[in-house]
Amino acid sequence: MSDSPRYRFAPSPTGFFHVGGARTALYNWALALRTGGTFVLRIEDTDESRNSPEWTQGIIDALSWLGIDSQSPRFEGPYFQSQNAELHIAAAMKLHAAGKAYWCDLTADQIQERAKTSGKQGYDGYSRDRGLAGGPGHVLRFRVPEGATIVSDLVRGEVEFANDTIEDFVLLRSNGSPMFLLANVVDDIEMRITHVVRAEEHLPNTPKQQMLWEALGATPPIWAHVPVLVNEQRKKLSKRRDKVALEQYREEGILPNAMINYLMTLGWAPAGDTEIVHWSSMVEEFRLEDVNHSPAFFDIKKLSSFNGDYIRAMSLDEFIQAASPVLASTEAWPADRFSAGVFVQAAPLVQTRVVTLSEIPAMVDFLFLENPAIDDDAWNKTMSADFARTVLADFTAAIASAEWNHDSLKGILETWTEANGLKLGKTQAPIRVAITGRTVGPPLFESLEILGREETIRRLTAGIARLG
RNA sequence: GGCCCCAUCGUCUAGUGGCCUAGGACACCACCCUCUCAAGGUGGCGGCACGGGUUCGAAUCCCGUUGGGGCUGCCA
Repeated sequence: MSDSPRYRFAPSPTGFFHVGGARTALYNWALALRTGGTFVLRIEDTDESRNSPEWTQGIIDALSWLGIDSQSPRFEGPYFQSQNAELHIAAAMKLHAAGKAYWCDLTADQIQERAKTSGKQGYDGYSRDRGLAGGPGHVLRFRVPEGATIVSDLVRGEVEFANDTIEDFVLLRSNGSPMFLLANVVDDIEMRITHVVRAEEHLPNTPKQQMLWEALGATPPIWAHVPVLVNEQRKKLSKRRDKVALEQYREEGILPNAMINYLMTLGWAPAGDTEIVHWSSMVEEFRLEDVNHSPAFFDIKKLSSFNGDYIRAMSLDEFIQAASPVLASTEAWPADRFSAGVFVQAAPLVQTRVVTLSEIPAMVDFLFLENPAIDDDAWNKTMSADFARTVLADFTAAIASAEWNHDSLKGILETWTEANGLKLGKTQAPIRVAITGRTVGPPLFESLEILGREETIRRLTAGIARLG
């Protein structure tokens, strides 16, 4: 039991959940599931960042949306880094006692000044042998040993860093609080983490962390640095310019399964000719050794395509259920005009026509609006046909006593269309615009059937009147 | 600047020395189907960054060049 792998996901609470973090979490989760290991969640709140409970809840909720269930026996946490500060400081003191760390009183300005005069960048180890004591204004620095550090990485292979390119980094700030590098390592040791799977941006930190593991007398974990997610400019996805909040995609009607599937394929591909695969087979197949080495573009178009596939793969009942929150919260129509029964009838017509859930209201709004807005371009384009007035009038008259189903209604228009030597594609247009206000939408005759005879005739009559 | 990583269609990828005339997916285009729009079907466009090696044979191995990216904080 004690030798089963322990993975971890260690986000910092920033108020939203980054899609890059989502992918990292998913990789860790898949690995924990397949290996019978554990997924440890640790909130890295070391910064003075307010200890905001709702942000933590946001992380838990986002993970849960991704299928990472905090109630699962494979799940452990959340732990809070800030609560381990004493442990971090104790570890730092242990390093100091062993001569592996030392106090330094240089300020950032002084370091910069020394660097300028020496022509070298960064901190030069000035206080290494000054034997300073701790105290206000003094930071504790790690004494980087001579030699080289080889990081053995499951996706990168062996990466060698010359230690003389690594400066004596800070362990404890001048106010005594522990830095990320230290806290991260101490927590990982404490939590018996065996595999550190994270984004490649952390690779340059890894030799430092590995030295800390060793200096603290622990065996370093297995490292794996997965490629970063980038935007179309091939820059790391950033909160500032890119749409990175998982919550936003959720709100826009992206299905969790589509997001999970898509995220998993960014840097990795399941076997076979299709990328749309069930989570269970991804868990079965996913290997860090197979993860690609280059940055992956987060392509919303492809995500949307996956989402469309997942929407179409749902049963009708599942689709209706998935749509219900969107229908309930939309402002596309007054809430009291909505009818679940009507939507159920329209649902099969909508399911193949939307890529995200949020597109649903615009597709069915004409069913719930008393007077749907008529698009001017649509109106002008279709009503300028010389047959527009007569088709509206004749169709309106003919359906007054027709059998009320889509086949019957279609038959009526077809008869009229043939008699006038036209095409159904042309003659349905004025009717569609008069009914829905648009040139595109769900199949017309089914829509009329759902709308009902009375309302259909009312709108057609209004359309004729509008023609003047 | 320094350190490190990376390099297959526009994009995500398959490919681990001969099965490659480089496969799939997204996007795009065309056609079919069709009451609009979708969905679906069929087909098409399009790539191993470049230069040297190694080898009987290289997208696959090595070196270099070029080009991208990450890191370079008393942030995480």
